Amino acid sequence: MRDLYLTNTLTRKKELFIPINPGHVGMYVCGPTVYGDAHLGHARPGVTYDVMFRLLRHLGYKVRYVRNITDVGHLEHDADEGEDKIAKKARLEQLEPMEVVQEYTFRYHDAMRRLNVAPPSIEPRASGHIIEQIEVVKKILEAGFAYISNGSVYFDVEKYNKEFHYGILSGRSLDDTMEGTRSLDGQSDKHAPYDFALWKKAEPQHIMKWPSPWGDGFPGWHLECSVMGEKYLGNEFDIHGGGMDLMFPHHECEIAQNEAWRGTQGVHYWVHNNMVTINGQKMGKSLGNFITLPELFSGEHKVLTQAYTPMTIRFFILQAHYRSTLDFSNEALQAAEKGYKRIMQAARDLREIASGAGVASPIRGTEGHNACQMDYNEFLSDTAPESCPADSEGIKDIFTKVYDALCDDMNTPIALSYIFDAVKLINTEKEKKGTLTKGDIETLVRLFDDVVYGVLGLRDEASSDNGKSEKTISGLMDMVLDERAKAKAEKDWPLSDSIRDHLKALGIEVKDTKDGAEWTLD
RNA sequence: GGUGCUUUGGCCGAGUGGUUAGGCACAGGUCUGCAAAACCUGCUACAGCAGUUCGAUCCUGCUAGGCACCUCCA
Repeated sequence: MRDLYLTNTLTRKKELFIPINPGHVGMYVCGPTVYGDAHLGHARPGVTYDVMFRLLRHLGYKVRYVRNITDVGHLEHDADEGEDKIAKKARLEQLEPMEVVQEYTFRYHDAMRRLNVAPPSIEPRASGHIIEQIEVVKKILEAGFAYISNGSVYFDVEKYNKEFHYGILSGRSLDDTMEGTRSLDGQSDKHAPYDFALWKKAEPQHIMKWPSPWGDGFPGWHLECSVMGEKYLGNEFDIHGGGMDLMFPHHECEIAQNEAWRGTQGVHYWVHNNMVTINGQKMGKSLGNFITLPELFSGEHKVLTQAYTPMTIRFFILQAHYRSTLDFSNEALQAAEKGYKRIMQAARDLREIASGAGVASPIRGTEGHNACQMDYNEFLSDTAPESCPADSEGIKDIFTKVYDALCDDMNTPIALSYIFDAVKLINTEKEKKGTLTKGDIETLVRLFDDVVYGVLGLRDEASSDNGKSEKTISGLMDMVLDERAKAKAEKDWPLSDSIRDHLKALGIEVKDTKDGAEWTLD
């Protein structure tokens, strides 16, 4: 199996990935709080950890990928004053909280499906694990790292910090935290401002509440990930991912809870993706400067000059390293759109070349996609090959470099740069046949199948979702282009151009090549 | 105030102690009825200052700007 390196936030270094159980990977990623539409900022971890999931599987690991849905416990503003985000939305829209959860969970899934993000192995909800969370609160109390105050239970950070290091992940000391923590207005039930809630007492009018040994209430936000991670992945597991903004306090608190309750930090590799920015500023719900995914797909937002397809978004994200900030702009998205289309066109040409050369070319990604059914086989049919059948040194090199890049902390921009080298070779072969051997073509087909479609998860949006309508359209196109070819043969340029213009208006672009006319559907 | 990150060519965005990242845009060329695509060629940058070094965009220090976290946030 190839060596994989990942940047571990705990050490701030690239480390060789060694799983706890050989051949198996347990991976947990913080999912969305479902009180509004997913935005571009959610697409980033969605795609990033999807690529990680796909890459690990492609490298031959059996992966259990857990990504939660937060549907309770996530408060706004300060934990003492804030209102539960879901409950607030429900109050404003006069809905049952679970109606809010249902709607936005569905919409989140839909956006992820369009981005070709594979469903995780398990998608647990906080509200489905209240009993487990209560049990853990009890254990933390027993261990002496929490205290009860006015019906709520808080984690005793100072006490914990005497034995362990609170701040180990975010690289700060409790002194730093103390200095930076805003003083509260004195009404707090907490002993210290940096203590965080494990269980919150619910006011009588509160809808989302459950009975507990400390009275009716609801679990603290940080608790759910600790509890569900342990439940589905065990006492210790391999990878925990999430946005960099979750590093402190969310993930720091998870570590503290884990130590307090099960005597281990619980996670071996912490992986954090960076933020999407707009005009250099973080895109976020709290800042109100976000663009939702439905808006992006439809183009209906004041800062958008056009609509962008899901694959354009995916490619845009892939073109930057996951640990760098990624700045949104129409110009950058348009550049991504063109680059993406260029790769897809080459993929189609490669299929032609392969069938001409008698190379089997399943080339996935062109067939109809339906993530509603969990069709992992779409990207799991192969494990990463150790050798490639290419004859030309150039193609061998591309093949090697692509895998090297992916295994070097998931460097997708570098991998893509070598894919573009492959695109150039395919285009050259199309111009002048015979530059590639059969082995070369086989290697390229594999590269597109396994990497472009499989690991990077791109798919061809231009190809029809429906085999039958595709057949009909292609039959019609043959007919129309045949007529146009006749017009051209008679040098009837007005007619041939008019046909081309009409088709263009329908979103069909016609290109004349030496071998006759070609067309692509936008 | 504390902690950490960052500053790359017209734009996006990798990376490295000495050699062309890549994409998009732009200019010229080939091809073509025209167009598009493709291919070829050109555009060679690393905030500023000082230091280490045979040599720094890449190491060190300082200066300036930007960002993130410290409160909910992917």
